[in-house]
Amino acid sequence: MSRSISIVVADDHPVVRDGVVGVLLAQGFEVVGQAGDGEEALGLVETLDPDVLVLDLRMPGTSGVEVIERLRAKESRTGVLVLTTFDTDTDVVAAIEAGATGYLLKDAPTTDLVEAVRATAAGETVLSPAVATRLASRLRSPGPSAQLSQREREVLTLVARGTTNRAIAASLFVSEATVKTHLGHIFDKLGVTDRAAAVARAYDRGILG
Amino acid sequence: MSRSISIVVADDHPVVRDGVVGVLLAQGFEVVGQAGDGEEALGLVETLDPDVLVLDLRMPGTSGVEVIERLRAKESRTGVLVLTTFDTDTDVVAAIEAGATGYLLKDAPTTDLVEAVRATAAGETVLSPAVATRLASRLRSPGPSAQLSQREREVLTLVARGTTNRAIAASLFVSEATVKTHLGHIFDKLGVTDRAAAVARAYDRGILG
DNA sequence: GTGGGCATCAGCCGATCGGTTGATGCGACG
DNA sequence: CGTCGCATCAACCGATCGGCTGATGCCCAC
Repeated sequence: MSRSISIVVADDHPVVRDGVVGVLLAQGFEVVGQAGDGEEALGLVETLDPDVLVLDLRMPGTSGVEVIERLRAKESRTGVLVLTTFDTDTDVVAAIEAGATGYLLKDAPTTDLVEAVRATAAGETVLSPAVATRLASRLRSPGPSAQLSQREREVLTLVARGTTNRAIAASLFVSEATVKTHLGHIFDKLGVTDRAAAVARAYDRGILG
Repeated sequence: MSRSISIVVADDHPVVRDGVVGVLLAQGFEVVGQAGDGEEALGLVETLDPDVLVLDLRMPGTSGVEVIERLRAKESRTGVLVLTTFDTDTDVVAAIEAGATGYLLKDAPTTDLVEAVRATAAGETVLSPAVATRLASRLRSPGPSAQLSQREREVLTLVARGTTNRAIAASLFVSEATVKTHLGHIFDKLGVTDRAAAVARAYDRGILG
């Protein structure tokens, strides 16, 4: 290779971070910094300007998605490789939309990680097979998916707490009829017919919890 | 130290596994084997008879809890240190009850991991602060907790799928009255008043999902 | 400038739910 | 042997939900 690829690794689990760093170092990459939360990651990327940021989505404080957005806003040249445990719809879609260069799951073999980092540095997009499948199915069938609106999420959150339609209406300062309309839309979007199933689907998709 | 502590590491995430192994090797421990699933872990522990098994609870196939139970059934001398991402009620309680020697979360600093392994090898019990808190609060307040019975979990699972009481009754070959009774008990145990909230609580506690 | 998504509201109605009370049988534990 | 948890069932009833039809206003995009 011509020049060593410089990398910052951001993950709130020390053990995982060590693992990633270890794998990358063994492959001759140059790990220039490590972060345990989003703010730290942003600071390191700004000052160190690495080729690649390996990023966990779920972190205390500033979320991974937010990190990506703020990097893109600053027009950083650093490629972002998301490396996370979860492959819920919302996580994947949000990360890609925010501008992640790649998305890998932690159950991927280390060789995949190494390849992904190389590709990310080159500006190529890499996706885990599971992630790619999820994205593809979403593009193919826009019917049973679709994102919930802000208002709908508010309603659903209250539903998950056992709040009654009437109480939700009071809580959101709208009429009960409006709440029922929102719920109907939520059911349609999630492909269910009652509030209990809606809550379950929301958890499965990472909308709640 | 007198003799090097022998360890088997079981985790389905290669990256995490590398991290743990790296940390342990750097500390002079002897990592004698690595497993990517439960069956493999059982096999390695049996043939290698290590001092400590570092175990992830969530793995494909044989679960971590099952691994612990089968090791205890075989009266293995190996101490089990659970190292996992989640600290849901059911996971923690199940692991401890199954006979885990220690329970650590992946967001623990590496020094804690090293200490925990040492303690586990010595047969001492180590718990993450968060885990300890959870256990303590459970012991203190037996009211708002309590485990769901097998039957109750079946009912709740169907509820989460949007199944109607009548349909649940048909599905389980019981009367609708029975289903309603079960649901009432579920509500009591989870501290909620309707099925939607019950589903949400179940997800939060790791009973579903 | 017209369509589409979103948020808001109304009224109606059958279906479903959740609470209550009470009862039986069974296995476990002391 | 009594008690306790679990699973099972019954009947009743008010409250709530979910579906339906239809309507208004807003903003954005094509």
